[in-house]
Amino acid sequence: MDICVTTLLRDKGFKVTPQRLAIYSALAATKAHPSAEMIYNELQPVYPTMSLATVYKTIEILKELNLVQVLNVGEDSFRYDADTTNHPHIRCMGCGRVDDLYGVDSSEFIKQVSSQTDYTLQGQQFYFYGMCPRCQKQTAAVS
Amino acid sequence: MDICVTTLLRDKGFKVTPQRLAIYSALAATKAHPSAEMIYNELQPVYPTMSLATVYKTIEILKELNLVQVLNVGEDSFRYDADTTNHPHIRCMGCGRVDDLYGVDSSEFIKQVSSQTDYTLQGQQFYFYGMCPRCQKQTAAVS
DNA sequence: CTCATTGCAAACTCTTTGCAATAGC
DNA sequence: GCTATTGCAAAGAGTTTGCAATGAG
Repeated sequence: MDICVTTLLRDKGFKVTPQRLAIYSALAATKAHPSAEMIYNELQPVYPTMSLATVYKTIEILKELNLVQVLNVGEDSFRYDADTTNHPHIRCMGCGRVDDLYGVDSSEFIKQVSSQTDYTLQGQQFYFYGMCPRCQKQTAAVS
Repeated sequence: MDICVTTLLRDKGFKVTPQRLAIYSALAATKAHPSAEMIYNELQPVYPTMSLATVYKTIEILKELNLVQVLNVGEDSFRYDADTTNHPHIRCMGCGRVDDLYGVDSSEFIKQVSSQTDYTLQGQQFYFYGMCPRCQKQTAAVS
């Protein structure tokens, strides 16, 4: 997988640096959809001198290479996902965690929209909001 | 409609001010899904002394009264919609305009997600991205 | 008359940019 | 060695907050 990133970077004329590999690896290894700061904090122990700016600059390149997609779940900051397939996301209103939603077929819905609008469709993002199992329990316990 | 806002504000113990009415009216009168700054600019001629801070504070209250919903179309700023029914939105990648998508039935899709996830669903936002008719023509003309 | 609200400015958060030092190739 | 990249600090954008003056009830 890192080989792949290395090749992709080189092919596009980008240099391969340990920072870039680390940032992509961190993203590819998690399902938590971290923000730039979360990635920065996670890499802090291993790369103590790395700056937030480098995280942002690298994400910019990864976007260009189609290695990450950007999520806008309604927070102040963006979140990033190394899984670039088109799948819906759900955010817990209690703890703020963001999960993937697999196993849902949106093609019928997209087809409907496509036939309804005079836009030419290029992509879509589906966000759901609710309570994750853990927060449901906590809420129940309080009341 | 303004009567309604007036009543709603009073009922919740908020004072009714010309600024608040103007901001809500501006939102209710447009389908452009303006950002706070767009609202501010639009009201500038009529309320030259009104500040951006007032726009933000008022939107906060309107959210509380369920008179507006917040959109996150992937820009740096939030956009607001006085139509609080649950409908998808589409953003033009060319000019940045945001339109409503009516006449699509998402209930089947939502039901699918609901049965697939162990979250309790509270809401959702569907964003589509593409090219509006006007931008399609311009792109065609250029190439 | 009282207290919420306004409008200004300053603060804050997230992200981007400029630039000298550094490190890929 | 050349040039892209890093890391720092400073700048920018969007939003929020503090506070004295104002205005709604």
